[in-house]
Amino acid sequence: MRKSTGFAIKSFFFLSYHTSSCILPIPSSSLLHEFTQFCYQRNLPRAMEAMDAMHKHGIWADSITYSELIKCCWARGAVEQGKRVHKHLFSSGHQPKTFLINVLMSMYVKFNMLDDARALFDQMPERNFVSWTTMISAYANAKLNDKALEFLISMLREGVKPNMFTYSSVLRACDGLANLRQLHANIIKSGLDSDIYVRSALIDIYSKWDQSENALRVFNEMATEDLVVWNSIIAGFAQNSDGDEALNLFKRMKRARFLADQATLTSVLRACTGLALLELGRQVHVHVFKYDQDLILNNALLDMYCKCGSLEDANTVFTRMMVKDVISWSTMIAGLAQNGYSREALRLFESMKASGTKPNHITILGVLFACSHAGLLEAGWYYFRSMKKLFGVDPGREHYSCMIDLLGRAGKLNDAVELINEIECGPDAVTWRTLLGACRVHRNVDLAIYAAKQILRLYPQDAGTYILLSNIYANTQRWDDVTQIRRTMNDMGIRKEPGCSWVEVNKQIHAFILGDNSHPQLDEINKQLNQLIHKLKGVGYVPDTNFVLQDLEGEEQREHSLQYHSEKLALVFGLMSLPKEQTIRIRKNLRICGDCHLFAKLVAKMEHRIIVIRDPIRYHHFRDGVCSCGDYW
DNA sequence: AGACCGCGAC
Repeated sequence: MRKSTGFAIKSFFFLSYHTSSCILPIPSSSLLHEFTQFCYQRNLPRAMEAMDAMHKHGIWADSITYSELIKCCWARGAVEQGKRVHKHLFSSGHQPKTFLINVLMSMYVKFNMLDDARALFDQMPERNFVSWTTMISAYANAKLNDKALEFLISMLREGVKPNMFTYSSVLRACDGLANLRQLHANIIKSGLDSDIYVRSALIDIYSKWDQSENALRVFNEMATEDLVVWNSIIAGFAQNSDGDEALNLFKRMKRARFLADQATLTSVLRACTGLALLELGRQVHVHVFKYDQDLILNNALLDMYCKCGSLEDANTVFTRMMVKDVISWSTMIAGLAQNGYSREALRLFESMKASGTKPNHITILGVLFACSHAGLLEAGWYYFRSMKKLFGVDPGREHYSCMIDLLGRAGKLNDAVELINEIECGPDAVTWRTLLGACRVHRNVDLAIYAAKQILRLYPQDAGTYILLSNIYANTQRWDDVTQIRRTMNDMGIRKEPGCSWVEVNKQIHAFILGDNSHPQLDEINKQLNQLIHKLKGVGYVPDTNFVLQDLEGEEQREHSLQYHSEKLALVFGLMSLPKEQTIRIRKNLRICGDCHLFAKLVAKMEHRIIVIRDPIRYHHFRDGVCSCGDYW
């Protein structure tokens, strides 16, 4: 319907030209003049009508005017009109200038019509560096890395010199270190490494390849400082889970009198998230108000509050967000589930569907995790088996691992093993670790040993798994095997990472490391810890020495070694330093041991405190003598 | 023709 109306108007318009030209021929220059005016006024409908009229008269305008029209098409997403301009430009054997074809190509790229852009590129009699760069950046943006690199090589082969635009694009498509080194060398040779876009692209890609040192080197060579280049290096460290360094650089940036923008704040929040720095995160939140409805920044804020264990704050942010996307919902769903609010997570998933946002594979993962956490076996199976049909997401390894966790919790180890055999692309270390966790809780020694061996086959340097395996052997009196593990670890130079816990008090981070006596209040902490243990034993606390490495003789000594676990020190320090109503939040580098878990539960009950301990895998909210993890981890 | 920022199971 709409189409025919448009046609009527168009014909009418043309008719008016036609009739008037019968009486008084309109010189082509006046048609051109009108067309040009409409193009520069960005009046797309009138410009298109004028173009059609010109087409009938076989009149062509100049390239600059057409490029204005094309830009107008892409700014409005007018695909059909754009195609009509394309057709007009090539009609009657006309050959537009290279410049104009480049503009047309960019238009198709903006419309995500890469094949059309490519077809134009292939037909071009002459290609300049813009033509090449347009295609390379299009492929890089579409993550068609091979194509982008292939085009760069052809470009060089044809003797066309890449410029800073080319390199900043192609760097994003670089998917190997060897390629990257080669490119970097070329960039330096051509002197383009001083371009700030190229520099930030270099920092970005080195960071993505986990080459922080090289990223920092490129950063430090910067002569004129630039906010985006600062943002790139801060983001690089924040993403490589080196939050400390990211925050240091942020401080340096502020000293250099740069004002943080959305991108800076997002990365700083990510650093806070990784380090579980709730108070610092809250300070950043104050600066975020300036960018009230910035989606990316709000999502980062949401994640920070979830990962720092403050669901109240996360909820406030979530409610205030006017626009939410799949990431906002997924963050909140996973955050709720991880902090022990599985049913709320599943309810939120229903709201998400009602809101019309399409869940992706990460959303589903959060949903399955929520089911696993709440022990909802049937719901878990339902979502798992119907995810493809309901949401168009094929179950990946990660979804299988979640189901294995769910089955493991329910004690259905055989079903878990069966499910592992079902995984199309085969199990990975996470799969086996999940099974190992289940074996540990349900004390299935043989299966645990099997799972641990699978992990070590994939990661022969994994200290944690050796320790676990050695403990399993020790607990079943297989001393020869214990000795064998020790020897392997020695031979391979594998050391147990010392346990470390961090607690935030008055915006200061206090670190407690096993075997490190540098904390100024350590004597007082130990005194209070002894008193607390004594008090707890009075109400039936029995230290669980199952988790102690077996090189210690005698129960008393083994108990003693438990006492110095870093989370106990951090917890006691939190009790000493924080007001009673304030939650004690601790982050750990290693997974919490059974004894510390029991200890935290009892302390929470006896001292009427809320304690949150985040280990690398799970969140533990202790309140009233129970933990949100349901004692499964 | 261009850069930096947000969600995932153990």
